[in-house]
Amino acid sequence: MTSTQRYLEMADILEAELAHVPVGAQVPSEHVLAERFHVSRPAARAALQELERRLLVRRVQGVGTFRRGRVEYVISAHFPPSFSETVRLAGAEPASRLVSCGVRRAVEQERARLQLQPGAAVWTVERVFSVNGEVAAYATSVLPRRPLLNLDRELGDEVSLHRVLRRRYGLTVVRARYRISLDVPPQGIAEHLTGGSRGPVWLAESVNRAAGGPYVEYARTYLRPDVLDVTFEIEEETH
Amino acid sequence: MTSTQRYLEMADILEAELAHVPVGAQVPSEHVLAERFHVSRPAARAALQELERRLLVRRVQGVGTFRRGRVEYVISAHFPPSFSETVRLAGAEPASRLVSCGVRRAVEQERARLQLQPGAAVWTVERVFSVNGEVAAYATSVLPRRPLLNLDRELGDEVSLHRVLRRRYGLTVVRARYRISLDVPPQGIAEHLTGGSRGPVWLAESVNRAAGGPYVEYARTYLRPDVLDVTFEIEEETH
DNA sequence: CAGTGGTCTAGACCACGGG
DNA sequence: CCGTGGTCTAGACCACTGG
Repeated sequence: MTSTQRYLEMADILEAELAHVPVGAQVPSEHVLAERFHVSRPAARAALQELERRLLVRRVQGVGTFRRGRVEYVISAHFPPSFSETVRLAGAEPASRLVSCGVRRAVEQERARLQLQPGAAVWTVERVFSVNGEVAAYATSVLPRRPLLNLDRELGDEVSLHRVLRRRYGLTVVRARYRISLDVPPQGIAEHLTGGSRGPVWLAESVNRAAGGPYVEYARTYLRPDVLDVTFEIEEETH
Repeated sequence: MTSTQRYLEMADILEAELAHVPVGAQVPSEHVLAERFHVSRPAARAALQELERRLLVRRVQGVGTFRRGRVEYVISAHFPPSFSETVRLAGAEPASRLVSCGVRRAVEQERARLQLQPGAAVWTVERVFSVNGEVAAYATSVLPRRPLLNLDRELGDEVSLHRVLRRRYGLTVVRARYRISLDVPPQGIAEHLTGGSRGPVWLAESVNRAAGGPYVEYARTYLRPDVLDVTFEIEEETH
């Protein structure tokens, strides 16, 4: 048996209809749906919000409600540790914007992860990543300052931090440790990532090293689950 | 600057107050909060729903709103592939309930993953897992029928499928492949897992083998992110 | 400017759970 | 039974976006 609640019944009907709607197409507005189903606007609104919770639509104030499609984002040993390359593999268009880049002393946690001396200085690089024009991720990278003098100047407008490390410093970055969980981002990051709204999002933490060398990056990346269909996989080694 | 919206301002105030509230304690009701903040009940309700989205509280119809705490659930190569053991490691009390156990022919996807002959028969075992009395996960296990005759009888009231495999069939189960993503569960599973509400939840897929032997299990497990603080981690091998 | 979604009011009735 | 949260109405005003 189906829902006895009106707005869930509406959501189920609309979900079935949405199966044939192409990604990006506009969905009827709250006002139109209220008229069609003979309910008040708050009830129609609840139905659209339910569809948003099911990751089927995207809502933008002042513009409308649209069919959503998620972009596949696969994390595994076989893929390089780069946002841009991972997104391009799914056939989508990545973009990135530098939020800040500066130097400060490493805190205890960062020293431990990067195996630095007490009092060591580190770069902190904050970036926002987008996919097809929509904000999808927010990353904080911490890198030792020592072998990477002038990183801020070398970065410039470059989209890819790892490309700079490879081309300017001769470092090929590989994953050493990786962990992923689901967390509610702090307010400052939620503002960049979701416009202030704070639901749970992916939190990926990775410690990367130069191939055959020392640790060079500790990164914390928040990823929006409604935009990115993240899959994280491991396989046993074939002996 | 803080929120200009009343309900978000309330949520921020309540979030700060909740920091000192023990897990499980009751939170003021919608009615009480509406009075305290001089707003209508829908506005007070919106504030509590915002706290629920931030995973800070748990709401139960007819009972009340309570401070929530998540149980740590770590998935890695170092931990055994067992729900019960993983939960107990975090100091919480696991429970499980058998929903169904039967035999049918394997579908294409299952045949490929378990490396079975065309037309092979498989067991399907469906279970609900709880933590501290709250539903936390729903698992579907598919196992080859051939070496596991009478699995239904052997299972009985046993909580742990893997314990049965070890004690009755002499099989120690280890992970071969594991992948995790975030998905909206189908309606039938959402009913068991969240009482019908359909937001995104963890979906863990694992292919397990008998130590040094053939594949014995393909499992699809849905896990509630509000109940379980799932962390999935990999480390490079130390050579 | 018109149309969208975001917030809010002041009520109403219902479903549920516990005493 | 009462109090809880869940649903719903019929309006209102606002913020935002686009033409």
